[in-house]
Amino acid sequence: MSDLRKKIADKILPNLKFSAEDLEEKYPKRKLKEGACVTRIAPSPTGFMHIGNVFSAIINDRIAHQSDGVMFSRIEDTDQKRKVEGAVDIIINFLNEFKIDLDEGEKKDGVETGEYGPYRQSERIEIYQTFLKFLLEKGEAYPCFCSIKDLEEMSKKQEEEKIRPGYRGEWAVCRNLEHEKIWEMLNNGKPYVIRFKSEGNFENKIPVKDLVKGDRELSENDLDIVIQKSDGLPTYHFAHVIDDHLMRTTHVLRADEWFASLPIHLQLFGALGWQAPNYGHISPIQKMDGDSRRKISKRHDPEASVTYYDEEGYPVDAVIEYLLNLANSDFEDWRKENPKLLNREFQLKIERLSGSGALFDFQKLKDVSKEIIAKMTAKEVVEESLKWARKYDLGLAGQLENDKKYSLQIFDIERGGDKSRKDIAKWSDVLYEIGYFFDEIFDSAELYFDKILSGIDKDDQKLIKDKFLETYDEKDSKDEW
RNA sequence: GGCCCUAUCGUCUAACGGUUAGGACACAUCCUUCUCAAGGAUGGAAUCAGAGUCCGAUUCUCUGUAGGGUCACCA
Repeated sequence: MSDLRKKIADKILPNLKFSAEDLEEKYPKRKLKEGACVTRIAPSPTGFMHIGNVFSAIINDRIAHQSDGVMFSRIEDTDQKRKVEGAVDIIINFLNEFKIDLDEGEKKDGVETGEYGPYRQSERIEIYQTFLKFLLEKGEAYPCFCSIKDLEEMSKKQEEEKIRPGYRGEWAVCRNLEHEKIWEMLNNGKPYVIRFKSEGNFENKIPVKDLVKGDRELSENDLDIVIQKSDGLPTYHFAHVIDDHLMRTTHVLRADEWFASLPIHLQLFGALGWQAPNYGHISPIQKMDGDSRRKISKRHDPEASVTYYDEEGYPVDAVIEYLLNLANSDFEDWRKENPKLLNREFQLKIERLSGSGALFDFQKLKDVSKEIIAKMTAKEVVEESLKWARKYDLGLAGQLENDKKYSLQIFDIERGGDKSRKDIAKWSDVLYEIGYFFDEIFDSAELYFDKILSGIDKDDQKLIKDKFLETYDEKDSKDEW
């Protein structure tokens, strides 16, 4: 009987290069000082960087480095359908732009640093297979030949009978297949996935420790979850457990949506005989939608994408400091006391993260941004706004470049000291704020009326404009004016 | 629907079981002012509801309500 089980495991995964022991040895426990945290960010290359990814990256970065630990990135590219060409570069660029201090992982041009790689899941298949075979041999995993259609029918039936849905217990038809039957189907080339054989009982509560939420209880997992898909790639759950074990992650700080699957992960760590890392689940950033709030979503909200902040021209540090403040609200007090320190010096505390999702507040972002820009020198402001304008507003860029000395003087007005002017929150404001210094822009700038008289309807705007022009004389002295 | 999480000014939040419930943003008023800003001063503004424990509850317990998350061969 168990001979056949071994034969099946060999059939499914022949010729493996390593044993589990090899891998344990290849990726030894890290030699770090007591209390050092190893954290990671694990983005999927979908071509889209969510502001929540940046939030999470900043938190992971700070927690690792303020404890003299290590932070790495791992590309989670096991979903072939969502994979987008060039997406890894997009991720790397944004991590760089937001000054995320990566010690290990993929850097520019596909080059990796670090001893715990490869750092792309698609290149770690053999590692996953090693442990998959281990579970298969132990009888804690099994091939499942159910088709998508079979599964749909099952959940439909479960719904009709008002039973908690899922591939579980007696519903898990493949879990008790005769070995002979499995052998036969395998030889017939029938497609299959590998499932984990769960011994969990949903009625049992297990205590979980969450660095953000505190001590909580969750139900044991009783679902036979898929750990390897029919394309041979692992699912998130399986890859996470193996990767974070072998990469010796000590603190998994990830999005809140994973909290519910914690029992699955704990169960897998147990089955593999490993100690689970510490977990902390970060609540999503939300926004107001009508009179209810919801997670900022990439489909509906432009501000979900990090590119939005670049387009609008928010300085990177403004976004970072805003997010830091969202993470730990005492950041702003610290900032007030330490106006000159780098925000990296701030000691972030995971337990001070909010347990519920925070609403993204643009007003506050703008304020943070104004403070940051007010602290810049005129030279920096010219450079930064020019950098933005070259990308998004060539007309403005031309004017700024035309007479750099003049530009410098404009931005030098009332700049510096405690009462430095705070009129610019983002580089796209520059046009409105200083456009009138440039005749070419000003003359053609109908947009000023829209801006200054916003909230007033078009007809009234015209009326005000006409009345003004009636009495306006360019030659008036300032007193007459 | 099951399970889980969360609940303090409009927003982000602070408060060993004992505070006139604090701060920041936003808002309002006033001052300053050749414009726009900036700055200064002042102000309004909150413990979801109901029970219980306690001398005392924003804090602990229960119930309700509301919002969020999750229930894939996606991560």
